[in-house]
Amino acid sequence: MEKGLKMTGQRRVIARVLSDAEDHPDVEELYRRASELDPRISVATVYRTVRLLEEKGILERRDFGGGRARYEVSEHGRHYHLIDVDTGKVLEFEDEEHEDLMRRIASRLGFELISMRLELFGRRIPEPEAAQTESKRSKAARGKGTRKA
Amino acid sequence: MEKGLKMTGQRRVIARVLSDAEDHPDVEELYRRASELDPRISVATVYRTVRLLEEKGILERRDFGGGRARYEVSEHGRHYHLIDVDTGKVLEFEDEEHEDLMRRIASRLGFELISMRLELFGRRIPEPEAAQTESKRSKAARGKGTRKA
DNA sequence: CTAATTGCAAAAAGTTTGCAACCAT
DNA sequence: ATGGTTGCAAACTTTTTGCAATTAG
Repeated sequence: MEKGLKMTGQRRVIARVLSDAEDHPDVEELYRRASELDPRISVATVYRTVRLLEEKGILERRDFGGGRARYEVSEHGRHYHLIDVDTGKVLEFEDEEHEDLMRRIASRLGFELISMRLELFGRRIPEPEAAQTESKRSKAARGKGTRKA
Repeated sequence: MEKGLKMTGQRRVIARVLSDAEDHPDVEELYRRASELDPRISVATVYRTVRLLEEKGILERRDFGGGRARYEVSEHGRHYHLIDVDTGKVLEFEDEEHEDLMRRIASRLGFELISMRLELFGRRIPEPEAAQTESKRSKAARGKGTRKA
C-alpha cells in the first residue's frame, strides 16, 4: 500500500510519544519527550516525521498562537478547542450538533466537508458562589464592565 | 485617546492597504502593496504595525497553513472561512445560528465567549448543472461517488 | 543489497530588535 | 523640543535541507 516507508526505531518512538500525548505538544516538546525514550533522535527527524504524518492525515497541525506549530493525532475535526484567554489552558469538547451544522453549511456552499478547525476563546465565568463566605472575589471579577452569563 | 500613538504616513498607508484588502494578505503581501503606495516603507514597519494593530484588537491573525501569518480586519468571529483544499482559495461565510450555538457551548462549559475561529476544509462538489432541462438531472445526480477536483 | 532514513550542521524562512536618524504632536 | 516611529541590518526563532553514514525490508 504505502510507498516504501520504513518503520524505524525513531518513528516508532515518535509515534508512541504522539499517541500517548494528551495535550498538544509542539515539535520542541515532542523532541524532548522522544529523547527521553531514545536519546539518539534528532530534531530534524522529529520535524520530518511530523511533516510526513501530517501529509498522511495522521496528524493535525494546530496553531494556538505562540509561534510554534502544535500537533495532535487526527480525529478529523471530531473535537474542538476552547482556549481560556486568561490562563492559556486548552479545553477540548465535542458536539454532534455542531458537526452536522458544519456539514450543512459546507453543503449549502457547494462543498463536501473534509475537515474543520474550531477554536473558541473565552473567559471563565465566576460561578455564583454558593460556597463558603467568600467576600473577596476582586481578583477573579476584575475586568471590563460588561459581562453576560 | 490612545497612549501616545502617532499617525505617521507609513501607518496611514498600511491602514489603507488593510481596509482595502478583500482577502487575507500575509506580511510580505502587505509590504508589497504598501510599497506601491509609498516605496519608503520597510518590512520591519509592516511587522511592527501589524503587531500593534493586533494587540489593539483591530486586526486578527489567521493561519491557513503555509507558514506565514495572514491578517484581516477584526470582526470578532462574525464570519468564518471555508478553505478549498484543492485550490487553496478562501471563501468567507457567516451564520447566525452558529454564533448562537457557540455561545451556548461556551456557556455550558462555564465560559463567556470572547472570540472564535472556525475554518472548514472542503472539496467542491460538482453541481449537477440544471439549467432548464430537468431531464438530464437524474443521471447527473446519481453519481455520488463521481468526484473530481 | 539498496532505497529510505537519519544526524549533523549549514541554510532558509519568518519575525524581532538595537540604534541613530526622523517627524508628528 | 521630544518621545514615538522608522529604516537598516544584525539577531533570533522555527523549520528545512544537503550530504555522508546507517538501516529496514
